[in-house]
Amino acid sequence: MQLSKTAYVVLGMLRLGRRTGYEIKSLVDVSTRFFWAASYGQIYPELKRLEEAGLVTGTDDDSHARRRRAYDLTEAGERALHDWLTADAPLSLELRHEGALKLFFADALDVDEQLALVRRIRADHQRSRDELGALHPNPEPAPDKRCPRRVLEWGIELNEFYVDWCNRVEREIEDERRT
Amino acid sequence: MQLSKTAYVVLGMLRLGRRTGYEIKSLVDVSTRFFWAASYGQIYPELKRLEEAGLVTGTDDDSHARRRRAYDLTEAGERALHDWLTADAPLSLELRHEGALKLFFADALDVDEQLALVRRIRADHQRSRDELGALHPNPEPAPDKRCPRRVLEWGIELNEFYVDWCNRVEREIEDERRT
DNA sequence: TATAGCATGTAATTAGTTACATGATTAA
DNA sequence: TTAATCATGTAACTAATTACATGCTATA
Repeated sequence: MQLSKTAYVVLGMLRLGRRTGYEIKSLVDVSTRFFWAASYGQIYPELKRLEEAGLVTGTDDDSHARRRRAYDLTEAGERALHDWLTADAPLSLELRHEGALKLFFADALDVDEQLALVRRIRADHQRSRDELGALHPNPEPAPDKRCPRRVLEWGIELNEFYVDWCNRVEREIEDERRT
Repeated sequence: MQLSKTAYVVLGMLRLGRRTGYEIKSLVDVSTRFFWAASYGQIYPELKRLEEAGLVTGTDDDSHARRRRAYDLTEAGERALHDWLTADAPLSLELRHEGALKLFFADALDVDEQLALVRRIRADHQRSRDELGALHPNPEPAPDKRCPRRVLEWGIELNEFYVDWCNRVEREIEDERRT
């Protein structure tokens, strides 16, 4: 039985402690979303599947006022997570960047339109960068909890790279006009 | 009638000249694939739809030995492409980076496993970088054909950023061991 | 003569989003 | 009392991949 990548998002989030589907989704939205998004339509059915497979256990949790079903990682689940993390299968990588796509075809545009496009792309990445920056935790995390922050910093720097690249392209296009 | 993003890949490729579905796919595989992939299962049905919508015209081409159906962009198609390129709808952006996802959960790994992971991610991006580098055209393209090359350079630098980032993380993890 | 490349297409499957439906609790 | 947040789920839809089926032509 092979799991989807999104199943590992669920397992990974549960490794941090008991969580409801709702909590997992909230966590995803402020962390992995930038390199691995997931919707309720994936998370709830996935929790059901993982429970059937014995990788998580659900408990009807009455300690809270609202009805909720919280999940824990089982030992088999922990093993499955670790196996995936250390597997040597090729790492999937997919990007769908509409801005880059438009820029690719931008020879169909005049210089002003090209400039408008590259500025829009830059603004988007600037916004992403700021969003991620706002999530950055001030207190240095414990040594055994450094990884999420590390990847957050990657996201910040990645968007800074994009912004920087847009700046350079903007200048290039402006120079072209004078040619 | 609103078109999918992949429809614009087809329109954009046809703007460069008459092409068959097979040729479009070949072009995609050496260019947009890195930020917008497309398979035969998308391209052939998309060509049919675009023809019905009057944005492209297909011609049974007998100038070649093999049977083939080549497509041209119509004026309506050219307009649709231009409208999309200059539209102010939000630019979609999606990334699914399994390496980053694993790194996010890598607190579950010991130091050696973490190092192995970050090295695999780096190797993948190094390979991507080299692949893209091999595609880089030596001769300076004509002024009205600069955009594809510009985006190719973006892909190269993006992968160089990833490699560089992996190097820094590798050093960080190595430093941690001595702590 | 066999293999690589040209060429077209579909069916089945998987993945994922969006919209909808429901309802409780808490804080303003 | 009302809006925000917590909470769970499903149905319909869209997008995209993969595998399969077919068959021709050029070249080694």
